[in-house]
Amino acid sequence: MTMPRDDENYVLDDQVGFLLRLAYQRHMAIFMGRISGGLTPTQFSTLYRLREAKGPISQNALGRLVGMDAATTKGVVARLIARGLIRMEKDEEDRRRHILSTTEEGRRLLDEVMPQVRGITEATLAPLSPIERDTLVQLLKRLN
Amino acid sequence: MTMPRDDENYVLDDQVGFLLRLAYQRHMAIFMGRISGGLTPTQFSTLYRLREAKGPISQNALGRLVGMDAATTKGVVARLIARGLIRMEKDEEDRRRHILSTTEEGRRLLDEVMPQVRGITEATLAPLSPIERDTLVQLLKRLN
DNA sequence: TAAAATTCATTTGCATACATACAATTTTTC
DNA sequence: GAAAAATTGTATGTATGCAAATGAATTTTA
Repeated sequence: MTMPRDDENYVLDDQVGFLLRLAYQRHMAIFMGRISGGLTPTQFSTLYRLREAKGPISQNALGRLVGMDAATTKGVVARLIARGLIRMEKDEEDRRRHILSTTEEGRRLLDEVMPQVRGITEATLAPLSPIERDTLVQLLKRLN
Repeated sequence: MTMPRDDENYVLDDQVGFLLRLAYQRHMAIFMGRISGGLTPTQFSTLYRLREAKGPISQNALGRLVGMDAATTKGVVARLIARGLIRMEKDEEDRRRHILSTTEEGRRLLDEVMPQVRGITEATLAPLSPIERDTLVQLLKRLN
């Protein structure tokens, strides 16, 4: 007599985690194929949020708005600075902080890229009907 | 007269790509917090698929079953071998191939981990009702 | 005010994930 | 049967992501 394995009813292809990974991979492929300027999804989100913030904002605070931890944020910010899309200054009020802002070049790229980004969302959701798209977005928001 | 920016109606928090990234991050955090043996989601999927395959299977073929490209698969397989969870032999039929199989240790860990993995899916979907969970899974499957 | 806790940023190490290029080997095609 | 095409695995470089440790500066608390 051997114990039956605990695999009954377990179908990997039906697991949210597995599906989320594949869905995000597909979205990334669509994103990188349609965006100009070589922005990654994370870099776009970071740049967008920074312009959206309008006022001065620290590196870590910006990272939180995008859902990145401090270590990840550091790398993303460094690459955006290296491309001349954002700028960093020291905060004299709080000398731990690095204040970030978009550059003219960064805002120009953002303007150029917005229509593409809309198309990317469209393409990602293409397999679904309008109602289904809305349902998926609402459910994903509830998940976070 | 300046051109109005193309930001009307664009809300980053409503974009599938952004939400998919956050949802998968949350899932990974839940996964790593509940799994024993330090398996990552990808490593678990790979190990699970390999046992599921039963017959001999090449490295690249296994990677495709899990949704990884060849380069990623190489790293995942190397780490699973290093932990003694899977084994690699040369295929004499096709000398390009590396045939993979699970070890006793790998199957033992898989058995140990299955109940935890069920709990992880539960925890990830916790904010949703049973019907909503099913809807989300179905929509994600359609997206791939 | 001094000590403790918190916050901000950095660094290191590890683990996906993709693009690209490459060598070795099979398979297909002519 | 030889050339062309495809497949398998490897290597390198880039980009998220997290954990954990560190140092510097600020805020809270005793």
